[in-house]
This record gives sequence, structure tokens and C-alpha cells, in this order.
Amino acid sequence: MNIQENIIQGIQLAFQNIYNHDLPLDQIALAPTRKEFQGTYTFVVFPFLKISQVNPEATANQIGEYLKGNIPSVTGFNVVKGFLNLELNELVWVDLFQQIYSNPNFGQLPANGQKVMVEYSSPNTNKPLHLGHLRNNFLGFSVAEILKATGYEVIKSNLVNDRGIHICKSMVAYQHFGNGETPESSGLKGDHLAGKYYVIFDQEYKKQIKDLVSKGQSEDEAKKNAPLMLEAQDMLRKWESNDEAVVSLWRQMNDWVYAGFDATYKKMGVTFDKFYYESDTYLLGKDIVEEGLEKGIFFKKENGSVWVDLTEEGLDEKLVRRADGTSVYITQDLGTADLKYKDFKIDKSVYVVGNEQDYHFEVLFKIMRKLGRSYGDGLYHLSYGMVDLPTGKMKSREGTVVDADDLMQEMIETAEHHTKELGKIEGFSDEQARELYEILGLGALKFFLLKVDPKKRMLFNPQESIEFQGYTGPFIQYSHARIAAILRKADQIGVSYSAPDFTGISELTESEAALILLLNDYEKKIKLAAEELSPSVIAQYLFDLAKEYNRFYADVPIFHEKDLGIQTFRVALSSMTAKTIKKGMSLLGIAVPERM
RNA sequence: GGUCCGCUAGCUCAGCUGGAUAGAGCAACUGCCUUCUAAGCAGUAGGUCUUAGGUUCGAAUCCUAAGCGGAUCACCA
Repeated sequence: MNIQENIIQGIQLAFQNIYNHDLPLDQIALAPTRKEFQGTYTFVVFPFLKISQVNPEATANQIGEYLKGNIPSVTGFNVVKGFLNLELNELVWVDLFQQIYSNPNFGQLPANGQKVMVEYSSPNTNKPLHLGHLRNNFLGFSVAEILKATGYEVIKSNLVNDRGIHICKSMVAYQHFGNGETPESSGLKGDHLAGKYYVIFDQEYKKQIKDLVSKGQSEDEAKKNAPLMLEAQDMLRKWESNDEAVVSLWRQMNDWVYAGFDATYKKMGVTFDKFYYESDTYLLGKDIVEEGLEKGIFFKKENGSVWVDLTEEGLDEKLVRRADGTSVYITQDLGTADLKYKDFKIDKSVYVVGNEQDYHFEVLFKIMRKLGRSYGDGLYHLSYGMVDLPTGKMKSREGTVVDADDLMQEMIETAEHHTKELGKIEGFSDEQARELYEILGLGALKFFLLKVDPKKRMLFNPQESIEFQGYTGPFIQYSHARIAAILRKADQIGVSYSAPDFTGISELTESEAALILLLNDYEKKIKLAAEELSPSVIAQYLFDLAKEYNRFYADVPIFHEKDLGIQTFRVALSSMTAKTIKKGMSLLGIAVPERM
């Protein structure tokens, strides 16, 4: 039984009994009472004055009296203007906590029988991952975990962009300037090695353009005619015709890159259940073009190109096949969507892709719905904003990026620095200390990137390094470590809190009641985060929870409390908070330490 | 130009489905470590919620317009 629902039903009955009016349940809303006022929940009566036919104060008083008389958990109320503040019996909170505490599945909603695929990461294999990818990966992983917690079966997938002109650029540059360099010979991670040649390509390409321009070509001509570009295009054609030498170089460089990515993913703590490769999928979707033509959803223009008309939906006409019969980007995405369904029979599909592709996905989804795909209504684009630097946009080609590996390493070092400065590594082995720095450094980074609403673009200033105080990962991790210390002490002095009986607790302090109220909100927040595909909801919640616990910790004694029942209750409350923090942080992909 | 997104404290952000005196963190200032971890707690200060209209008992929130910033609109991916 839920207290809020109970009160809402009571309000419905109040309207029936006092005003002889049937008020639907979904029109009754309770809000948490603001801190300045007495009470727990507030019912706003303004919208119902036409029903009550009396002034706001009188309406609130009448309803308040009814609730006080008929709902046992409501012990009192006060009225401020049109706001009816309800005061609840503290035993209700103790009872509620008892239920939460004894529920082994708290925080994991029952299976809903639905399958969802979350596609994220989706890197290009011509360069290492950077800060933008970190936001993508952390978001994707976290959203997948959140969906699991709300009862979905989740498949995490990664569509690797391993072919195309950009890959050929790295390959061409490597052929010219590589001198047989390998990750082993250079000591470079494979993805960084490939990225190095991508940058070299761009530099040399620019030189060639400049050269051609000085010889009288226009900028545009020069861009087309630069020998390196011609070579890259030629290489792409050879790759597509399965040229042995090109394919073998492609394999070799991709293998290096994959080895590099594996290491980076491991450090990030993200995982995938299924990899798709564009080299396998780039020809998919041709049958869908035929299908669309047959169904009359697509149409042919005079030159033979195939289009879809989305003007009725407020979009433009969109090309789905070129006049020469070759595919465009969206064609393969149509095919891949079907492939995913064929592979897993998914009900929903979430694409974690930057907001510069908003239009692309809008078009893609509209087409799939027009084609009548069963999963059409379950397609979501989790569109996130770019991560900008103070110097502007990051560009891999120009080497102005914050590299993912470097940044993670820096964060770990910063964590080490802070920890040593605070003198908190006494009693840690080297191994344990290293583990702690990693937990803290990555925790700070992940929290920093996840606490903001995904759809907003965000600024990353490397000079002002990521904080370890306030609204941060380490703040929450610290709260967990604090509680862990409490629980160790409880075990040590023999407080048994695993299956306690709280019936003796008759009074709660403010911070105890507030903590229970917050703990009770956890599942509601998970649902909200899943609905909005927004880990920031969880981040915000965990911060509030940790903050409230720290308040409790400062206000209320635990082991100095003489009454053993109350002492046990407080230990249990601490334990439940720690469990919730740990679970919640794991939904963000963040580990919590036992000591720090 | 069309479409979409954003604009809230010096900075970074909550505040969505309209409710009370607009909230956090950082930075600044003041207290609190002989009591369970001070990466903490309590407090001070900081606001014309971009602007102008509208809707109503009530608007940061909904509607319209304008301003500023960004993205996107390829027979590129």
C-alpha cells in the first residue's frame, strides 16, 4: 500500500461525501510540502473551488477535516491560503521503511516482458575515442542499466563504422608515411596509431591543396584533384571490389584499432552484447527500397533515383537510392534496423547519437513507421548535445581533441593527488590505493558527464578540472564510504540490523523522516529516468540522498544513542541508504568504495 | 531562408505534466574536527528566470512574436 495513493483516494472520497462530486483520481495531485511549512504532502485546492462553492480556506479546511477523521495516517493538517498541508503519523514512515528494508528486490522493478536494444558508442575506426565519445558511452551504458532496472530485457549494441573514405585516408597516409610502424614498434596504442595517420593525411592533403592553388587551381578544384584524395577514393573503390592488398591492410589497421578500443572500453567500464560492423551492413536496405516502391511509399524520379515524400509530415523529400542504383547513408540504416529486429525480436530500440543527426533519425523513424514495422513506435533517438571546449568545437582531423584515454588517466591522477593531500591512504596497500584512485577519478568524470540533461550541450574546461566537492561523484562516493565505516563498526560491536523489528520506534527526527521519504522515491526516479532516457534524474536523486544522509549524520548520533532499538533503526537506515547509493551509482556505471 | 534545440545567481546546472518567498554546486565570506570519516555540516551574500505581449485565481513553466547562440536542411557519412 502506497501512502500517497491512500491519501489521494481519501481526497476522492472527501469530494464525494462533502460536495457530492465524483472526482477522477488522475485529477488529484499531491506535492511534497515545502520545507518552510508544516506537513509532508500538500494538496492545492484552487482548481476545485467551483466544485466546493466556498472560498479556498474553507475548502481546504473541509477536506482536511475529512481526511483527519477518515484516513488513519493523516494526523493533522494546516491551511495556508489554498494550500492544504497534511501532517502524517510518524508510524507510517517507520512502517514504510520496514517494507522497503525487508524487500530484497527494492530498486529492481519486475520484468515487463519487453526487449529493448540500446545502440551506443558506434566509433569510427580511423581515430581514437575522445571526450564526445565518453559522453556517448557513459550515456548509453547508463541508459541500458536504467532500462534493465525498470524491467526491460536489454541488448547493448555497437555499430562500428569500419569502412568508408575516412578509413581510407588513414590507410593512404600510413602507406606513404608509415614506414611499417606497428603498435609494438612505436609503443602507441593501435587506435592512436591509426589516428596519427589520419591527422598526417589531413596535414599533407592541405599542403597539396595549397600547392595546387599556387599553381592556379581554384580551392574547390584543388580539393578534388589533390593526389592524396584521389588515392583515398581509389582505395575505397578497391576495398569495395575486394582488392586483396587493400583489404589486408584494412584488416591489419582495424585489428590494431580494435585492440586499442578494447582497452579504452575496459577502462570506461562499458560493455556490449552485440557488435555490428558497417563493412557487413553497408549494402543492406536495398530490398527495403524495393519494398517501399511496391507499397507506393517511395517513388522514382525521372533519372531513376528513389525518394520518399515526407512533406505531409512537415519534412522534405528524402533520397533513399541514387540514380546510379547505389545506396545512401539512410538506406543502410533502414536495413540495419530490420536486421536488429530479425536478430533479437526487439520491441524498442534506442539510438544514442549526437544531436547533429536529429533530422536523420526523424526521417529514418518516419519511414519505418510508414513501412508498418512492428517496432516502429518503439524507436527512440537519444539525442545528446556536443561537448565543447573553451576553444570551440573539437576536431579530430586537426588534433584539437581531448583524448579519452588521456582524460581518464588525468582524472585518476587527480584523484590520487586529492587523496594524498587529504592524507586518506593510511592502511591502504598499493593495489588498494590504485583501485581507489581509479574508482574516484572515473566516478568524478562519469558523474560530471551524466549529471547534465543529455540533450543540452555542455562545456568542458580542462583548466578548471573536474571537481571533487559538492555536486560530484566523489561526494556521493564519500557518503557511501562513511556509511560503510558505520556498518563496519556496527558489525564489530555486534549490532544486529539484518532483520530488525522497528515497532518500538514511535518518534522520528526530521532528517530520519526525510531520508525515508527519499528512499521511498527511488523506484519512482528510476521510472522517470527510463521514461526520459535521462541518467541525470538518477544523478540528481543520488546527490539529494547523499546530502540528506550527511545531514542526518551530522544531526543524529548513532552509536552514542542509548536506546538500542533506535540505534539499530539508525544503523538500518544507514545500511539502506548505502545500498540505494550503491545501486543507483551502478546505474550510472559508477563504483563506490568501502573506504576513502 | 525552412525546421529543430537552447537562453534561470559571477560560473556550471535543477526546476518538464502551471501553485506558496525561483533551488543546488562552484567561486566569496562566517562558524563547526577531545563524540560514528571535515571529499562533510550549518549559515551570509548573490535573481527584472533574454525581451514584449497573451491565456488565468496563479506563469520560469502554456501560447504568440522578437533577440541572441547552436544544429540541421547534399545523388556526403
